[in-house]
Amino acid sequence: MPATIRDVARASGVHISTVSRTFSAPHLVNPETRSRVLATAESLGYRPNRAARALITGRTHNVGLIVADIANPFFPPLIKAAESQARQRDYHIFVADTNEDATAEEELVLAMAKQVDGVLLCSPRMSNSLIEQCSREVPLVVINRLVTGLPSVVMDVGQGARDAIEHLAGLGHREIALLGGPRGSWTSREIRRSALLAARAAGADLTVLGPNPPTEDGGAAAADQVRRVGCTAVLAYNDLMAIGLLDELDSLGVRVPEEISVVGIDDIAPSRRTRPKLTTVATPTAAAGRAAVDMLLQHDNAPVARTARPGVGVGAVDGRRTTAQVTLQTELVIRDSTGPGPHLPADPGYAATAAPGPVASYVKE
Amino acid sequence: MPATIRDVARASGVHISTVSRTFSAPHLVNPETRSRVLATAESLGYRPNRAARALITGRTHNVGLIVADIANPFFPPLIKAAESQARQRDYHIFVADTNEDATAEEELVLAMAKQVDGVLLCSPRMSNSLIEQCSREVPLVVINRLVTGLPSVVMDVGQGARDAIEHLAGLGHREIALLGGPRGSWTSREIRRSALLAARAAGADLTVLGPNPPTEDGGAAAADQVRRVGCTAVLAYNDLMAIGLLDELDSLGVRVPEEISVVGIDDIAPSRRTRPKLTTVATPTAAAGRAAVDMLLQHDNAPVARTARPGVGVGAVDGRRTTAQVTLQTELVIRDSTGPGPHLPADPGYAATAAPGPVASYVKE
DNA sequence: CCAGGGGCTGCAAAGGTTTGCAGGAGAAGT
DNA sequence: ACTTCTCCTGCAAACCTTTGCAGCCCCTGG
Repeated sequence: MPATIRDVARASGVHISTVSRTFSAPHLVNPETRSRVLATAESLGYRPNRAARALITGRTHNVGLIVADIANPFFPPLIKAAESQARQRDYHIFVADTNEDATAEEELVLAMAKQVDGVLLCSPRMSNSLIEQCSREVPLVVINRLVTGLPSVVMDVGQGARDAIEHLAGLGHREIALLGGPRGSWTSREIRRSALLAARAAGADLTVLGPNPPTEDGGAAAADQVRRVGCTAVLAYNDLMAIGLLDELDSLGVRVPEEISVVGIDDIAPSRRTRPKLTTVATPTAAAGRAAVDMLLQHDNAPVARTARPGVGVGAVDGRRTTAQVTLQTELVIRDSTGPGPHLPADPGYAATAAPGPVASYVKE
Repeated sequence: MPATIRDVARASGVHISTVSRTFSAPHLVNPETRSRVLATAESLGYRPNRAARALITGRTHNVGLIVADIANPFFPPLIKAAESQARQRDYHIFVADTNEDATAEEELVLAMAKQVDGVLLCSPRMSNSLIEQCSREVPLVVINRLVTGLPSVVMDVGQGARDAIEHLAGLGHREIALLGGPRGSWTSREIRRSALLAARAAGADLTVLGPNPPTEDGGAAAADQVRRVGCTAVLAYNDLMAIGLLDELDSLGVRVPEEISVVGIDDIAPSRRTRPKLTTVATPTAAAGRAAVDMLLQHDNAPVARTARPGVGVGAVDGRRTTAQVTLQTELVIRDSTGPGPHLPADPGYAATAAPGPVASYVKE
C-alpha cells in the first residue's frame, strides 16, 4: 500500500538506484533528474523505509536513551536536549526508564542493542564491569559516570560539592550532614569523596547519611536522622531530596535556614520555587544531553560539528574509536535555604538571608 | 560481526527457518531441537535483527509518542506509564517533543510514520483536519483531544472544571477568572465551555483570560491581569500555571487563599508542595498512557487484555478498526489554596483553610 | 499391509533499500 | 580523430528474517 522506491522509479522513468541516490547521495544525480524524482516522490507520498535501509546499511538512525526515572525532574531537560540534538541529525530517540533498577538497565541495553546505533546510558546503577560488557554489544556513551575506556560525560559534581561545603563552612557551619544518594551511583560517591575532603580542609565535621532513594520521600525520610546527628547544615545528593527534606523540616517546625541550612544539587526547576528558595549546585543537564549525542554520533557521521566546549574535554584514543571523557562545569547558586551558622566569624553587617561576601562570585541569579 | 540466524543454524545443524521458528513460533518446533537451538543462540549471543524482521512482517514493534513538552511535569508520568506498558508487550517507544509547536507535530508524525506501528499523539496543538490527514499515514491514538473517527483517550476535564467552579461558588466566590491554556488545545476549550456553564448555573461571573502559554511563566505573567479583573478566585488551565500564579501573587503581597483562591488542574507532583498547597483537579495521566498504548496495540496483537475500566469507554466501529473513545475520570483534590469568598453563606463554624462540607465527597487526600 | 494423518523440518521467495561495478554519452585534451 | 575523463545512470547482489508449501518420518487405525 505505501509507495516504495520502485513505484517512484516507475513513475519517473528511472531506475530504482537513481531514486535511492536522489535521497541518500543527491550530488551523484543530475539536478534535472533529481527534481523530477523528488516531485514524483512527493506526489506519491513516498518515504524511505527505514527498516530496509537499516537492513543494508547496518545503521538504524536510532539512539537509545536509558534513564533512571523519567519522573525525576532532573532528566526531562536532558532528554529534551538529546532528542532535539538527535533529531537535527535525522536520528530518533528511544527513551526507556529503569525505575532505578540495575537489572532492568542491562536488559534494556540488550533489548535495544540490535535496534539502535548506540545507547546513551544515563546515571547508571549497574557495575562498571557490567557496563563494559554491555558496551561490547552496542556503542555506549555513559552520562553521569566516569568509566575508563568508555566515552562519558559527567558534571563536575566534585567541584560542586566542594563549593557547597566551602559555602557552608564560610557561613560558620562546623557540623554538616551529607545525604547520600542511591547505591551504585557514581555521582553519589564522587560527591561524598569531594565533600569529605573539603570538609576536612575547612575544619568541619561531615556526617554521611545513606544510601537513600533519590526522591522527595527519600529526603523527607531522612529528616529525623538529620536532626539527631545535630548538624546545622545539610548537603543533599540532589534537589529532589533537598526539597523533600525542606518540606519535612517545615512540618517538624524546624526553621530553614535559621536552624538548619540546606543545599541541593542539580538546580531543577522546582527548586526556584520552594520556601525558602533552595541554594543548590546547578548542573548543565541540557548541555550534557547534547554532548552525549554528539559523542555517540561523531564516530559514524561525516559532518560533525566538533564539540569544542571551552575548558572541557579530555581525549584519549583506544582501538578504533576516540573515547573522550567530557566534564561539564557546575555552579553554586546561592538562594535562601542557607544562612549563618553558629561559628560565623565576627562580621556584624550580615543579614540572615543575604549571601555572604566571600562566595559572591558563585552567585548566578 | 554480530551473530545472525544463519550462524545459529549452522552451529546447531538445522535450517535457518527452524531457528526462526524457534523464536517466533516455538510451538512448531520439536522441544529437543528448540532447546538445542536456544542453547547455541545463547552461546553465540544471537539476537534477532529487528530491522530484517520489520522488513518482512511490516511490523516494527515500535510506537511513537509525541508530547508538547517533556519538561512539563504533566507528561513524564504519562510517558513512563506508556513506556512500561509498551515494553511489557515487547514494544519500544520513541519519544519526541514538539515544544508546543503545531508544525513540529506534523513533521514528527510523518517522520516517524515509516518507523513505527502507530503513534500516540498527546495534547496535540494542530487542527483536527491535519490530525485526520496524519492518521492516513499511520495508525494514531490521540490523547487529550476528542476527534471523531479516531481512537482517543481524554480526561474528563469538563467534569473537573465543573467541580472546581462549584467548589469555588460553594465557598462564596462570585467573581471568578479562568486562565486559559494555549491556542489549539482541546482541553483548554473544554475547560472553558464547561466552566462557563457551571459558573452561570451557580450564579457566578466567569472572566476568561488568555490564551496563555501553559507554563509557570505564563501563570506568573497573568497575575497582574488577575488582579485587575477584580476576581476573588482563579481556575487555571493547569497546575504549572497555577503554581506560577501562586508564586507571583506571593511576590505581589497578595495572600492566598485569604484574598484570592486558586485552583489548578492536573495534580502534578510539585502541587503538593506549594505554599499554600494547591487545590487542583487530579487527572489520571498514567492510566491515560496505559490506555492509549492498549488501544493502539489492540488491533495488531492477538493477546490483548481488554481494558475494561469501569464507567469508561464508548465504542464505535468504523471500516476495519474499532475507534473507541475513552474518557477517564478526574477528581477534585481540595488543599489549601482555596478558601471562603465574600459571599459565603452564613455558617459561623468555618475555619478559613478547612475544606467546606458540601464538596467533601471529592476530597482525595 | 496400506491409507491417512500429525509433527517436524527444509526450501525458496519475498520484503525495500544501498552500493560497487560497469557502461554510455558527451566534453576536453592531444 | 582518438584517447581520456567526467558525469550520470543502470544492473544486480546483498542485508536478515519470515512464511507458505512441500516433503519426510513415524504412528495409528482399519
